[in-house]
Amino acid sequence: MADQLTLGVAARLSRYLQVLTQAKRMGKTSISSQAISEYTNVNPTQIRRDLSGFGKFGKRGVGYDIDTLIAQIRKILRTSGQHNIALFGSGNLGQAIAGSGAFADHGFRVSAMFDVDPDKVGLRIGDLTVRHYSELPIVVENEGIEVGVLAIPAAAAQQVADDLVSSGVKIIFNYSDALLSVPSDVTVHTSSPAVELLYALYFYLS
Amino acid sequence: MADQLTLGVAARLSRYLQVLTQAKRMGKTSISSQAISEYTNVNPTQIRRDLSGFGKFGKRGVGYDIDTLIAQIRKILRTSGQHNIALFGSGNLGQAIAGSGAFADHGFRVSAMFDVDPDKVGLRIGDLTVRHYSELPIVVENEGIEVGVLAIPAAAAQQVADDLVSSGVKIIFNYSDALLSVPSDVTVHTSSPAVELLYALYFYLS
DNA sequence: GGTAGTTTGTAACTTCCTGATACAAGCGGT
DNA sequence: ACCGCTTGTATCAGGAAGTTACAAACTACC
Repeated sequence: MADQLTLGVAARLSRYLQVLTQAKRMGKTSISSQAISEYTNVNPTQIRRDLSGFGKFGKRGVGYDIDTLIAQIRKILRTSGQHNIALFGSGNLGQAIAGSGAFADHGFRVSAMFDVDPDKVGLRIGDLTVRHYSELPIVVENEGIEVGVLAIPAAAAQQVADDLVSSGVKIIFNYSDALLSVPSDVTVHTSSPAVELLYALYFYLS
Repeated sequence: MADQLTLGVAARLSRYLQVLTQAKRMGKTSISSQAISEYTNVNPTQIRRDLSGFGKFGKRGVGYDIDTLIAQIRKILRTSGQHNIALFGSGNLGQAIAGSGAFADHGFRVSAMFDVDPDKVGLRIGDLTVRHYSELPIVVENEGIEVGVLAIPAAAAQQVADDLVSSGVKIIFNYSDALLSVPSDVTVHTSSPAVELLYALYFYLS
């Protein structure tokens, strides 16, 4: 399937989605392009142009209904519905991710959690039981895992990435600071909060 | 001070920095624009153009020395040296952040860690002692805190943001899913891994 | 010492994304 | 009925980024 959206549009729609989800959580039901602009630093006109390309979602004089707009953007991004993710590592970070609503709010379900430490295997975290790493292939198959999230030390990351690729997973979210090598049809997204901070700091110092 | 770099250039330099730091950690000492391109999806010519605007950092036929390039980019971004950050919340996420080298590798020092729970205050995490939240103003003053990192529930986030602003902190890194209101001279960066995943998923599905 | 293969630094050209500006149409409240 | 607000949309200008091309410099190998 050919890309319909450019990188820029998809990136901005994602940011709108973030703000909309937060606003919804704060109890708001409606929001204007002006308000979205303040939280995203995207020009209000640009926001309306991005959205109007796909339909007329707003009400003049009022703004956009948040629930409607969230649903519409998820439809545009073709990411409606549930997506299953597998979480690797049950340390502090793994538990924090499993316990937060961060993923659940956007349609991601943490369907499995793995560790290699025998002391951790069998542990219940929320409503999940930590499974042994060796079960990876069968779980990916049975649970329909689309995304692997790596909350493990850098030294172990490449091995897990390789095994995920072998099992057919095409999207990896990497919280370690390893530089992962994967086939070109696999997407790796590495979280690096410090680099994002440096970016913010640059504009603050300016 | 006027901005010298455009948003795009600063964003790309930050990404190069991320890859360079990872590559360095993997034991590499040198890297080509072609290799950086594979990890950032930025055109090699664009990378060379970005860098050549500030000096001749590479060696023809060889590539870029990683240590040198990291130092140069940090200089361009004017974020060399140490920056002090304060961490709020000593739960799983707070402990994960405090324990990871993610920030330290980029010149950020977690100088203080706060919690409101009396059971947590006094706890030693790594080489930090959890302090009570009421000490916030004095710590910001004494330790020269530039950044506040919020690893706390959404319900508490706005209050902490307000207090940080009152104490003069201008950069807030928000791990909660609260939508924070701050004065226009304060930068809020909210982490939302799920939205980044949706973005990645869109391009995978295409 | 010479030669082939890399890779940087840089120029020229083209495409198209983004910001700026403007305004009619529609909605809500007074 | 009127006024204010906000969307949806058009137009225009500026500039950012991709593409292509190539000389210069470095390494390694013969």
